[in-house]
Amino acid sequence: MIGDPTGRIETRPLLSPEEIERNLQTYQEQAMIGDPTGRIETRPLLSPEEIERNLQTYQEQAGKLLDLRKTEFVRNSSWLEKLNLKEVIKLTSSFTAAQMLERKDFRQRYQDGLSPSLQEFIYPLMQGYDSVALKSDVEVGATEQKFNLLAGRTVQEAFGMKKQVVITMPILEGTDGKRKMSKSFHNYIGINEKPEEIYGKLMSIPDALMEKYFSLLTEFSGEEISKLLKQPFLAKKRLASSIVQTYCGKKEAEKAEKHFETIFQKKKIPLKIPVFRLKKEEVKKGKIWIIRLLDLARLVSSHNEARRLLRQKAISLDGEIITSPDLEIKIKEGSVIKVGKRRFVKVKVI
RNA sequence: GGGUAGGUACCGAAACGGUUAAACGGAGCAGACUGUAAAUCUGCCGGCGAUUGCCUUUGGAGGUUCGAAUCCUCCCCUGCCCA
Repeated sequence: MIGDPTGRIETRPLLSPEEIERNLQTYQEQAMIGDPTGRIETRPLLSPEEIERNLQTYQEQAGKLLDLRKTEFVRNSSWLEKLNLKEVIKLTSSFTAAQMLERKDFRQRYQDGLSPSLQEFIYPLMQGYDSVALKSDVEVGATEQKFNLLAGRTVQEAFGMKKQVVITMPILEGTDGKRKMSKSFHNYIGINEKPEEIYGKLMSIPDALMEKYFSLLTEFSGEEISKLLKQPFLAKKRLASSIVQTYCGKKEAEKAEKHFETIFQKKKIPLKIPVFRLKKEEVKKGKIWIIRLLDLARLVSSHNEARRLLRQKAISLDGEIITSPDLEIKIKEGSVIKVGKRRFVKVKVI
């Protein structure tokens, strides 16, 4: 199996081909994971160190789903770099220009008068060659990768190999419900985020997306899903907890659910609140300027933002809404500051 | 290399030489309503210990001007067209 560490993967979108990969593993198949982001545009070149670092985070995250003992990570540079001109020619001759233009986004841009660069044509070829080098039997990817996945078959054939099986799966929309889940769209749920975060983000997806999430990310049957969907709120909670369970375990899922219920349903203060250590020197006569405090606790990115939030009644101290930007607040050990609906900090003077 | 159109805040996109920290839309944030959903409404959306004040911004560097995102020069970058 290969990942794509050039993609600067810090956080893997929730569920991707790994899910299928996990199932394949059960059958001891050798499979390959292609670039799931489907970016064709030129990527910034990364240093080998960066790639290794990305690979490592990738492994950690993949490990949440895959049995790493049965998983081998390989670097396609180890064969792509050795390609000589003869082989490159052979690769390129396995495709005609017309075939390349069959790819929807190429064709689209071509028609729009924006011709794809030749470099972009190389990409599917290289990915196809990966399949040759790996002698892959199965390659999994999102539907947007279909062309590249199929290119693997073509290339394998050109190299006299048995053609791989290709499995595609639908693209998962992100939390905005519109665009595909992607880090660059800020609509993703990271597989390695805190359980409460994952749970919370899942609760915030549009209802219309629930069914897809259920079918792609959980193992509920179609029948169970449609039954669940009759009660949207409960269904969503079920969805959230079952996904958190998959990635973080049962205990965490329960905690996350409780956390959610406490904060949003009961509107109470959560049990676990991050502690902000306030230096003694900052406190004068037991008091500190509210904006200074918010700033120090990094609850705001600027004093202006603090003022804004104050004006908008978004900040409270121990349950009392504060609006005055000039307030010198009396600081007590264990005071809880709340910003917006979901950001809490407990103050500890040190 | 030649021609041409451009480079404005997170993104898209406006802006007679003054009333422009810069319209508008999207994203985002906050509040109301709620199921942290959708829809809707309201406000905010450069910085500053700041009631009408100051500072830094419209690719970069200079210049003209009382005054420039807006005019001039040079440079850098990008798209398209031609070779």
